[in-house]
Amino acid sequence: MGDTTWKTAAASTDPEQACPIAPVVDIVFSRWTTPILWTLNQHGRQRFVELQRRITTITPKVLTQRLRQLERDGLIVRTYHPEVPPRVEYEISDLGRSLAPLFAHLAEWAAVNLDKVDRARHAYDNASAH
Amino acid sequence: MGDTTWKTAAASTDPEQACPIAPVVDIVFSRWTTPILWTLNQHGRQRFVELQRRITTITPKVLTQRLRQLERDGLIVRTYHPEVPPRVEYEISDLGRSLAPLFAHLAEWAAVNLDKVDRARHAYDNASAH
DNA sequence: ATAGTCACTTTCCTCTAGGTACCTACTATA
DNA sequence: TATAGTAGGTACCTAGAGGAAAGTGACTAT
Repeated sequence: MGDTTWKTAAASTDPEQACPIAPVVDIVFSRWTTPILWTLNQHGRQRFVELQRRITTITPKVLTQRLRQLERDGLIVRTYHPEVPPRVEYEISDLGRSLAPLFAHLAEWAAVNLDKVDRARHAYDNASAH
Repeated sequence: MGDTTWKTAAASTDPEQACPIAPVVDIVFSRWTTPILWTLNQHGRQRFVELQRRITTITPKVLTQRLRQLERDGLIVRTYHPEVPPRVEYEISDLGRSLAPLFAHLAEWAAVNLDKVDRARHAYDNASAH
């Protein structure tokens, strides 16, 4: 009767209904945003080509797209120098830097547990093979 | 799921060249895996329909797919009871539970910084409108 | 005159996660 | 008789992320 444990929230598009971290996942964790944020945090201010050289498999189109998105979300800062050849520098913002401990936490989890996931996969595959 | 795309998924493409946490992102953070893990960690052992009711917008097909993937990765445990309406229970594994502090960390970041992202977006949109 | 640099942009294409809708076997209940 | 509940499976389709390759503009070095 007196319980209020249901969801009265707006019925927009929401996998986050039940999960408060879903929006963060959307903003920070995708195939390319995470590596970009990581290298920017690790190696400081960098130019477009430097990012391209470090994240070897990204294409220029996608790199531009992700950088724009991260800039719009306030996680990185873009500085354009109207020189000849043009020079653009990207650096992590204060907001972006606030993710650093989180990333460290994640890296630690990866170091400890990634092989467990691998073993679980092999066990599952072997079990379902028979 | 009838495909075999997951068998050789080990050394395909690698954005993780420069980023040690990319594999974790791939395993844990997607549109549906995160909410599933979250509610399983929050509300304990649950049946298929309970999960469906909590994560209101997920379809049964996708729920099955993500649950299978999480089971294969060793993050959740599936228990099948061959009764007469069939009963299946899902619970988080020890490996999955080891993500809990990380999720808490993420939730805290979200609570503090999500509105900053929102403001950054509005600022960006207003600036580029002119 | 040609080639190269930089930071993209554009066009076209593929691939896959996810969505829609319907189906299964079995039984308890109305 | 007919409906509902359970845990999915199957077939088909769409949207969006991402990949490949070429082009652009303004200049410089050879």
